[in-house]
Amino acid sequence: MSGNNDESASRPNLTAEQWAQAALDAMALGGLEAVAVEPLARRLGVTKGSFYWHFANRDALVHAALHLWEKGETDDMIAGVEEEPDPYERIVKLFKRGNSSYRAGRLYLALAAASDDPRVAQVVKRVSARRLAYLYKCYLALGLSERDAKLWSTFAYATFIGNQQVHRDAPDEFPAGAEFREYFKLMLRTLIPRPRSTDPDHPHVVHLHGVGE
Amino acid sequence: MSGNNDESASRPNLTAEQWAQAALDAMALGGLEAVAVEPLARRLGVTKGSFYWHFANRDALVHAALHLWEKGETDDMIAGVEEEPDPYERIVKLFKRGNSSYRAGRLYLALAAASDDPRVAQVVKRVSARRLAYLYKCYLALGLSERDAKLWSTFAYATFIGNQQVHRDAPDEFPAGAEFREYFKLMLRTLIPRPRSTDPDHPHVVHLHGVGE
DNA sequence: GGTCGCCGATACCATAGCGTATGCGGTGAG
DNA sequence: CTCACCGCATACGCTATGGTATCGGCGACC
Repeated sequence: MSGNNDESASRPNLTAEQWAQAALDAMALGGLEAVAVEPLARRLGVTKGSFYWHFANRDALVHAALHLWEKGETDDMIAGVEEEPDPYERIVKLFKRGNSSYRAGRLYLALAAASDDPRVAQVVKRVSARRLAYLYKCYLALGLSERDAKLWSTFAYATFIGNQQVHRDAPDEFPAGAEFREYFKLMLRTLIPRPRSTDPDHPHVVHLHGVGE
Repeated sequence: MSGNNDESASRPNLTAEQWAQAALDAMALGGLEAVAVEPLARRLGVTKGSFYWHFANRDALVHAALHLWEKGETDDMIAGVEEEPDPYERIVKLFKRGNSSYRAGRLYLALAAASDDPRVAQVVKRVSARRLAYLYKCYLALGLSERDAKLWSTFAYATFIGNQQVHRDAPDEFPAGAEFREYFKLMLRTLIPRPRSTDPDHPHVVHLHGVGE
C-alpha cells in the first residue's frame, strides 16, 4: 500500500488550524467527546501520524479549537458589526447574524452542553459574557438607562439563544419562510426600542420606560 | 411478591423508577453518555447486580428514563397549571415554573444536547412540540389570532428556553435577586398581552395585530 | 426453615481511543 | 545523484471504561 488513498493533486499539507476547525465540526455534531484523534483523522483523510506531528496530544487540539472558537465568536461578531454607526442597526445585524448561521448555533449549543469540562465552561462563560456586554453597550447607545439596558440586553440575548435552541429541538414548529420573517420582525419590534423615531409611529417605546416602574 | 406495587420507602430496596431518576440526574450532569450502569450503581450505593435485576440492559434504562422525563415534563406541567381559569395567569405560572426549577432546566438542556441519539431526539422533539402547543392554546385563549398566537407563543417559549441557557452558561451575568424580579416582570409585560383590561377594546393588542403588517 | 426477591461480588470480554515507534514517499538543496 | 528532512502512514501496546453474565448470600415472609 504505497499509494495515497486520496486525490493526489488536491491535497496540500494540513495545518494545525485545519485540525482545529475539524475539531469544532466534530463538537457541533457530537460534543466534546467527539473530538477524538482517530475519527478526526479519518474524516480528514489522514491518520494519526499527521496529528501527532502538529500537536503534542489531544489536549493541545482541544485548547486550540476552543481558542479558535472564542476568537471567532467574539472578535468576528463584534468586528463585523462595529462599523455600523446606528445602534439600532447594530442590534439588528447581531440578530441576523445569529439567526442565519445554523452551524454556529449548533456549535454554541454543543459547547455549552459540554461545560462539564472546566476548560469548555470557562470559554463558554467568557463568550457569553462578552456577547452580553456588547449587547449591553448597544442598548446603552440606544439611550436606555443602565438598568434598562441590562435588562433588555439580557432579554434579547436570551431570546436569541432560545431561538437557536428551539430551532434545533423542534424544527417543525419553528417559523420558516415568510412566517419566520414575520417572527423576526416581531422580535425586532419588541426587543429593540427605536431611538431615531422621527416618525410618531412607534408609541410602544413608552412601554420600555415603564421598566423602572 | 403477593402485594401490588405499593411498597413503601421504608425498604432500602431500589425500584426501577429510582434507577430511572438516577439516570436523569446523570444526564443533567454529563449527558446521555453519563448514563452508565457502573457509575450509577456507585452513586446509588449498590452494584451492577441490582441493575440487571430491574432492567434487561442499558437500553431499557435509557428508555425508562426518557419516558419518565417526557411524562413529567408535559403532563406535570400542564396538570399543574390547567386548573387556573385565567389564561394570563396560566402563562405566568408556566413561566414561573420554568424559571424556578433549575434542575429541570439543566435536564432539558442536557437532553436537547444529546439529540444525536435518535431516541432522545424524538422525545425532545415531542416535549418541545407539546409545550409549544400548550402555550399556543394559552395565547389563543387570550384572544389573539391564530397567526399572532403562533408567533407570540414561539417568542415566549424561545425566551423561556434561552433564559435557562443563559442562566447556566453565564450565571454571573444573569439577573438575580431583586434584579431578577424586575427582569421577570419585564418579560411578562412584554410577552403577555393583558386580556382583562377594563376596556373591551384592547389598546396594546393593536401592536400585536401589527405583526401581520 | 425454605423460598424468593434483591443485591454483592466477581469474572469475562468488547471497544475505543491515546500515545509511540518506525517506515516511507516526495522534494528540494547541494 | 544523493541525502536530509518534512509530512504523513502503518502498526502496535496499553489503559480505561463499561456492558453482560453468573453465582452466592442474606433478610423477609410464609
